[in-house]
Amino acid sequence: MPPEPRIAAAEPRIERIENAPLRLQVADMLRRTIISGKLRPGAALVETALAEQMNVSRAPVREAIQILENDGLVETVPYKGKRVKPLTPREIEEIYSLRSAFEALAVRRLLERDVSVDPLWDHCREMQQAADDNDYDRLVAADEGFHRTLIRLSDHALLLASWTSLYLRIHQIMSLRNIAGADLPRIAANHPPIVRALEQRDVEQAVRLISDHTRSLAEVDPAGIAEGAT
Amino acid sequence: MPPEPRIAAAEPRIERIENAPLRLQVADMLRRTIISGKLRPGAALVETALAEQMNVSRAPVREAIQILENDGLVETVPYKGKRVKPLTPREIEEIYSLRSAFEALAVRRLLERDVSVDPLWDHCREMQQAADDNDYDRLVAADEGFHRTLIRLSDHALLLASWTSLYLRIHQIMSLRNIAGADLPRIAANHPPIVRALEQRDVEQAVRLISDHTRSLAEVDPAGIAEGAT
DNA sequence: CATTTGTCGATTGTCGACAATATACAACGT
DNA sequence: ACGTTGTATATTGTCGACAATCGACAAATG
Repeated sequence: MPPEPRIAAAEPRIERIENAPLRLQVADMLRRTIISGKLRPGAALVETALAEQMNVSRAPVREAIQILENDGLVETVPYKGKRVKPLTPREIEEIYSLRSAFEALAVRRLLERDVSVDPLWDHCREMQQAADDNDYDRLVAADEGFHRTLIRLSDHALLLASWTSLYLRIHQIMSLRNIAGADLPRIAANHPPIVRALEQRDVEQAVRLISDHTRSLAEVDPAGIAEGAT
Repeated sequence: MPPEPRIAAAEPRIERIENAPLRLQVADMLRRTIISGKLRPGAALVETALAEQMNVSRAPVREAIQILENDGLVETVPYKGKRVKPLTPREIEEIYSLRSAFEALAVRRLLERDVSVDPLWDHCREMQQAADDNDYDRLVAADEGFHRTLIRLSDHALLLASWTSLYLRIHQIMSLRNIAGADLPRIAANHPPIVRALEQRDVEQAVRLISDHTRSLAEVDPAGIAEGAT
């Protein structure tokens, strides 16, 4: 990290003011709303309405929606409208298969470079505790942390960006699912074997374990995701 | 394909008039300019200037630039400016490695589904002819056709979209490279073995051949891509 | 002379108004 | 009744003007 530019006069730490452009604030808010499932797939996004609700003009709303389009969360039909991208079972399958390929690439790279996978154990412990406490949200967060760290360790900026974008939709899918029957201990138990395979430099085994893990997630509630209006 | 809605009155085929929003026209034009190398990495994109040159207002230019940002061709620094994304050797390596992963996924999927790979032979023939004629552009086009078809056959819309986006940057890289020493016959010769491996359902062999092929492309002119001004 | 403060120019960010387009539905003629 | 044509409305698309921000340089200050 950069060595904090020195300030002559005032030593006491004043909070720095972050002034993000409106489009980013709007995009963040809409993104959160979508991936949390509060805006369901198929829901129409009307610029004027959103602009009024948020007390900004249409321009930043428009740009925010375009950002979400890049995230793959929204689709636009020219002159007709914008809506939260519908999620078909097929699309879900494709998302998970691509994720699997991303993580496989990460594993291969990571083992080629001989970096330590110790950071992954922290996430495993966190998951185990969350499972013990029956805390679904915390387990999900720890799971994401595990996989994100895996990608990070592979030292591939483009891969990390692509994975992050894809994971938004995975987050959305998880929010829309019926999570009643989730087997938390099993999910938590899935991960330590992955780390062990990595420590033994067993590429094929690690890739297979991850692939099985994501596949099992993909199969939960196969098609229980319909579209809804506002 | 849908069965052409019937028109009562006029039988003679009238060309349908396509009216794309300006932002798309502007985006297409800028995209072509960038991937053809006429706008080099690092070049600043000034909205007002572009708007004036193209005789439109800033709004569609702005949106077009945002589209290119999604393509990964442009980057924006809020309140400072937009420029063609610089291409570092590292980024080039990452792009090719991701491409390799995409095509590996396509191969696996394609073989799982037991589809015919015959369409690939057409592209092989085209490449061979282009190599014989020493026609670089035609060879490149045929090469892209080969790989795009490979992805298509895997029947994975999201993968196709991701690959297409990534390939834009590959196109850009190829335009910026010094192509003096390209060995056309070798490039053409690289592909038939891939098809043969696919026909024999040899996943690992096919993946390895493709991986080697893209790696060899990644290594041409390792760092001869600097940034330039307008 | 070094440091801080003010000012300027360039560029992006935001706004409100208007134009273009698509859809649904009513009006009309046959 | 039927198909065609016009019209109304909702929404996005485009525009020109103005505000906010940044970086650099000049000016003031000690």
